Amino acid sequence: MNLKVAIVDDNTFLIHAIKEKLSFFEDVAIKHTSLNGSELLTQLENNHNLDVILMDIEMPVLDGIETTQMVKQKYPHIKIVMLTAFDNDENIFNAIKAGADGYLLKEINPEDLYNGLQETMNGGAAMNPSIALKTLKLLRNPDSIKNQADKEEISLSKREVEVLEQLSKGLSYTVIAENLILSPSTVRKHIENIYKKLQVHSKIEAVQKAKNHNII
Amino acid sequence: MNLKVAIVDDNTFLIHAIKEKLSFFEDVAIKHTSLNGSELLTQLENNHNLDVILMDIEMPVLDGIETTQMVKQKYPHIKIVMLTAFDNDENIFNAIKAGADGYLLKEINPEDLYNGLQETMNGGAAMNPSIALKTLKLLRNPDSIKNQADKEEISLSKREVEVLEQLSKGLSYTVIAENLILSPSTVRKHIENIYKKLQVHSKIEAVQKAKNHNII
DNA sequence: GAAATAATACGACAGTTGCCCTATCTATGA
DNA sequence: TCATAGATAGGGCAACTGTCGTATTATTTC
Repeated sequence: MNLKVAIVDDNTFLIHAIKEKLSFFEDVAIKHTSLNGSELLTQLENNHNLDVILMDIEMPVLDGIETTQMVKQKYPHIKIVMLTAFDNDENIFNAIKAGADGYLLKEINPEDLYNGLQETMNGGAAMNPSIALKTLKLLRNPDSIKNQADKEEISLSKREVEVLEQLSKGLSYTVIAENLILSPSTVRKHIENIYKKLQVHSKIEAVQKAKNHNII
Repeated sequence: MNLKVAIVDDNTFLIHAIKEKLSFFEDVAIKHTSLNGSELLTQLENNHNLDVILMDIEMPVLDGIETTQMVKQKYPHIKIVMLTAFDNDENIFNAIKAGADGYLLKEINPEDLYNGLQETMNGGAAMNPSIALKTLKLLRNPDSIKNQADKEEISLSKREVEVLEQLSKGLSYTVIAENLILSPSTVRKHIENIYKKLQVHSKIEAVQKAKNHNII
C-alpha cells in the first residue's frame, strides 16, 4: 500500500526536512508540496488523489486552519495532519474545529511521523502526548477556549503547576505538603510565587486564572 | 529513576498480563494491585507514594471513573491512566472529566504501554490513536456530551446563590458582607449552610460543585 | 565558572476560614 | 395556627491563609 502525501509549508527548508524524514519509508510518496493554502487548493483541483496532507499553520495568503476547513469541505476523504512548530491552545482547538485528523510538532522524529501517518490512515488520530494533554484539558474545561483573548505570558514552573493542581482540588497547605512530600513551608512559598506570577491574592483567583489559561 | 506503578483491575488474569508486559522494563516497579476502587483507596491511605495508576473501568464495588475522581481529589499528584477493554465515548469522556491523564486499551503491546507511562510522567497524555480521534470529535461537538453531573437535587435559597456567586469571585466574608449589605456573621452563616447542602468543606469545593451543577 | 532560576525550608503576624453554639424575626404552607 | 424554612445576627476557637522576611541547595543557562 502506498501512502500519498502532500506537504504544505511556507518554509522551503522545512518542506525539505519533512521530505527527508519521510524518505526512509518506501511506501510513502510525496505527491506534491505547496507554500500556502491557496496554492494547495489549486493543486487539489487538478489532482485530489491524496491520502494525507501535512499542514503548517502559520502561512501567508491562506493559513493552515482556514485551508483545513476548505479542504475538508471539498475533499472530506483526505486526512489532514497539522505539522507545526506552535502548540498553543488556540491553534490546537481551531485546527480540531476545522477538522484536522491529527496534530504533530515539527521537531518529531522520522519514525513517529511515519507512525502518525499510518495511524491516521487506520482511522486514528496522530497526536503527540503534550498535544493530547492539551486536548484533554480543553475537554475538561471548555470555558478556557473563549477566554484566551487576554493571553499574557504566564510561565509557571513544573512544580508550581503541580501545587496549583492540588490547590484546585481545595486541598490545604498541609495536605498538599503530604501529597508532594514537601515541607508545608515550601508549599506556602510555592503558592506565594504562584500568586505573584498570576497576580492574584487567593486560592480561588489563582485556580480560576489558571483554568482560563488552560494551565490546569 | 524508578516508576512506581499500581494496577487496578477486577480480573486477576488481566492484572497478571499487565504485570508481565511491564516486567520487561527494569525501571518500572509494581507497588501494588487492587481488584476494585475501594481496595485501591484503602491501599492509598497507607501509602500514596505512587507515580501512576493503571485503572480498569468496569469493576464491581467502585468503578474506574468514580475511583479516578476520588483519587484525583485526594491525591492530585498521582497520574491515572485508564487501561480498559472498552472505548465507547461515554467512558472516554467520563474518564477525562474525572481527571484521567491518559486512556489506553488493554490490547496494547508492552513497548507502547511503557512509552505511555513515560510520556505521562513527562507531562503528556498517553492515548492510543483511536481514543485520540474520539476526543477530537468530542471537542468538535460538545453538544454530544450529556450533562449527567446533576443527579442529586440541590436546592439553595436565593440568598445562598447570591453569596455563592460572590464566593466564586474569590471575595472574603467581609467584602461579601459589604457588597450584600449584611453582617459578616450572616454571610458566614450562609456559607455554613451552603457547605452543608453541597456537602463540601471549603470555598473552592463549593464553587466547583456549584459550577458542575449549573448553579452559578 | 558565574549568574539566573527553581526548589527547598523556616519564622512571624494579622486576618480569614471552617465549624461549633445560640437566638430573633419573617414568610409560607399544611 | 403552628411547624418549617429562610434570613438575619452574634460568640468563640483552632486551623488555615496571605504576606512579609531570610537562607541553602541544585539545576540551567550563558
